[in-house]
This record gives sequence, structure tokens and C-alpha cells, in this order.
Amino acid sequence: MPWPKEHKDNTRGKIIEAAAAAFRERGIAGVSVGDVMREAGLTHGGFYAHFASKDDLLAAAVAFASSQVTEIVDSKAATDGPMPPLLRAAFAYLSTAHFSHPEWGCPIATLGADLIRSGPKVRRTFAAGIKERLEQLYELAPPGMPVETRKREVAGVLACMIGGLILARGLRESDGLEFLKDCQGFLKDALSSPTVAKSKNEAPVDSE
Amino acid sequence: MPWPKEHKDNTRGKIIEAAAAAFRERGIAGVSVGDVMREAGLTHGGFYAHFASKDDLLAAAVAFASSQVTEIVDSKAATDGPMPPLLRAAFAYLSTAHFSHPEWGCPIATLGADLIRSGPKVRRTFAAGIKERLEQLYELAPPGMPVETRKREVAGVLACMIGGLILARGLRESDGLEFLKDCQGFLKDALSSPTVAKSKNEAPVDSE
DNA sequence: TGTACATCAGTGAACGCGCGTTCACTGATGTAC
DNA sequence: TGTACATCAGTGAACGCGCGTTCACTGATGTAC
Repeated sequence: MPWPKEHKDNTRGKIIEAAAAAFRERGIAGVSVGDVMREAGLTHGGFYAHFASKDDLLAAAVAFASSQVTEIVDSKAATDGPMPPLLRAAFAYLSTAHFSHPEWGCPIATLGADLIRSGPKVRRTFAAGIKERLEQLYELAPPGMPVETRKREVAGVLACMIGGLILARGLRESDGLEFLKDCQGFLKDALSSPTVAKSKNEAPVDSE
Repeated sequence: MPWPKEHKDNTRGKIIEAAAAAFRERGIAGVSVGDVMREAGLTHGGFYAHFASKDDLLAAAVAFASSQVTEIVDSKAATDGPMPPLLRAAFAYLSTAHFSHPEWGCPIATLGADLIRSGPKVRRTFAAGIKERLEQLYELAPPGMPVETRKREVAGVLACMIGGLILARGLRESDGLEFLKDCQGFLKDALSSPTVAKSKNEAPVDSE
């Protein structure tokens, strides 16, 4: 084998890293295969030696970005502080750093809606990324809670994180930062609420 | 004037309506000017007699979609029921009907991330749409609450609505519907929580 | 140690194709006489 | 009432352009002798 065996894997990794940042910053349609290869320090012709299609790269980039966010959230939740871990994770997610750096951040917030409209492979990767995040938050939630309540709390907190970040970015600078703070405050109130006797009756999905 | 004066306005309206549905269903990049005109019953050449550019149409379509959602949310919140109006609005938003019909639904959830990356005119329209929704929910929130708490609650509820819908759609059919129900349950618990003495200390935006 | 060689990662030109946009035109309409 | 006309909403062919993808090639590398 004329080339060191890790060499191609390293190149593939560099392409995925460049793509993950570019897609999150400029969107799927805003990034061409040529852009990604240039940002990875390569020429666009070599792309198809590594990936079958742009969609194939997208799936790999989303998986990479998801695991990147998992690591960051875990490290933030692990730090000491007065807040419970789940709240610490949510506060780190709804931070100014995350607000101003979509290219390092959560792919659900930057690409979510477009991923839903993508092909089966990308959709599966995206759904796996969501489940990965839900499971992560579930582990961070207070263990004493009944399973159903805990699941509901995790769902609501993640929804608030994703929606909060998108809305804050949509509101731009000062309004956006204020909105982030409001979402943090809402979650703090919601999670520290002493209603341990949460409503037992199932909430109906429809509300005609 | 050789044509009835409302005629051109009507045509413009039909184009905006077709665009608003198409963009929400298939995304900005997934819809061409020709597609929109065909779906409006016209040929693509006439487009530039009505709009300066595709971006110009996008701004109009987003404004239209926003006001459409405002109407639906208002009508759902106005119906009678045991739940408070804000919660009724959120439950209607997190419904199976909305889940399965992005083309009639909220443009923040379907186009949000792409609108943030769009030009200044589209961005302004998008920010205005978010503020419109926030003000609407503010009016539906319990009036007795302190202003700051009410603002925070509205921010958190809207974030949970947007994020909840995106995540549910990302999870696909059965998992998605279960997730919607969990978000509804979370909001019900959060809003009915008797912690009227909400935390007064400002929540910090960063959490190093 | 040095040289010839086979391998294959990466290059760069080229290909169709669909897009946003332009423009000369057509033909339906209300108005003037 | 009927006809000629000016207006302009809508048509459809055409334009560049950038995109995803292909492919013949180049040249850096580890191996064999």
C-alpha cells in the first residue's frame, strides 16, 4: 500500500470537519462541494473518492456535528455550580457563545428544517442525533423523578433549547440576547417548581 | 387603465399564497421561481412584473405565512375549554394537524434557520414575524402576572412550541407524535406550577 | 543503499442541467370617437 | 352601437452562471529487488 493507511481517513475527517462548519454557518444550499473541498485544503475533483454524493457528506457532517455538541454539553453539565446538571446544560446551550457561533454549535438549530426535507439517509442520521441528545439530557435529569415526568421534562427542555436559540438568532443582537436570558429564566422557574405532584392525566395531542 | 385595478393585486396575492405554501413545504432552495408561478397558474416570465427578485417574494411569503399563523392561533386560543388561553394556543401549535401540514403552518419552524441566513429585507421580515408571535402570546398570558415573569413565560412557551414542532418532525411519525405530547405535558406542568414566587434574581446569559 | 515499479490520493478540465433573470412579443381589456 | 386604439398583464424563448458529478491524468508514496 503506497500510502500510510490512516492518510485517507485523515483527509476524509478533514473534509467532514470543514463541511460540518460550513453547512452550519451557511446552510446546505449555501455551501457547494467545491467550497467544502477548498476549505479542507483540497481541490473539488477529489471529492468523489471520499463520498458518493453531497447528501452522503451531509449525513456524515451532521453525525459529526451532533457528537461534537454532545461532548460540549457533557463537559458543561459536568462542571460544578449551584444549578442541577440539566439546567446547567440548558444554560450552556442558551449562551451568547452558542448564539454567536452557529458553525461550532447545534446542527438541529441551524439545519433542522432542511434535514427534515432531505433524503432517507440524512433523515435517519438526523433522527439519531435528536435521540442522542434526548438520551443525554435524560441522564442529566434528576434521577428521583418518575420516568414519565422525567421524559416529559427532558422533551420540553430540549424543545425550549432548540426553539430558544433559533428565535434568539432570528431576533438579532440585543433583542436576541435578551430572549436567550428569558428562556433561561423560564427553564429555571419550570425546573425548580415544587409541583412534584405533576398532572397524571395524559395530555391530548389535539385540542379541537 | 385597460385592466381592472384589483386584477394585478389579485395575481400578486395568488403568487404569494403559492410561494408561502411551497417554501414551507419544500424549503427555499427546493422551490424555483418557475415552480411558484406554475403553482399559481401562471408562466415564469411574468414573475418580474410583480417582484424584484426571489428574495423579494420570500419576504412577502414569510409575512403572509406569519399573519396566517397569527389568525389560526388566535382562533384556537379563543375557543372555550378548561385550559388557560396561552396553553390552548400552545396545544394547538403542538397538534398533529400542524405536525403533518407544514405547508399551512408556522414559517419559523419550517424556514427559520434559512431566514436567519437570508438578506436584510428577509431578516427584518422574519424578526417582525417573531415579535408578532411574542406579542400575541403576551396578550394570551395571565394578566395578573408581573410583567417580567410574563415576558419570560411567553419566551419559554414560544421557544418550546417552535423547538417541539421541529424536533417532532425530525423524529418522524410515531416517535414524533409522542414527543409532541411530551412537550404539551411539559408546558402544562410548567404553566400550572404554583410557584408564583418566581426567582427574582436575573439569570446570567453565560454559564462558564 | 539505491533504483524501478505499482498503487492510488489528489488534480483540474469538462459535462449537463436547472436556476434566476431578461426581453421582445402577444393578446385581453377599457377608453375615445 | 360599433370600431380603432393605447395600455400593460402575461407569455415563452433565451441568457449566463454555478452547481453536482465525471474522468483522464499526475505525482507522491511504500515495496521489491
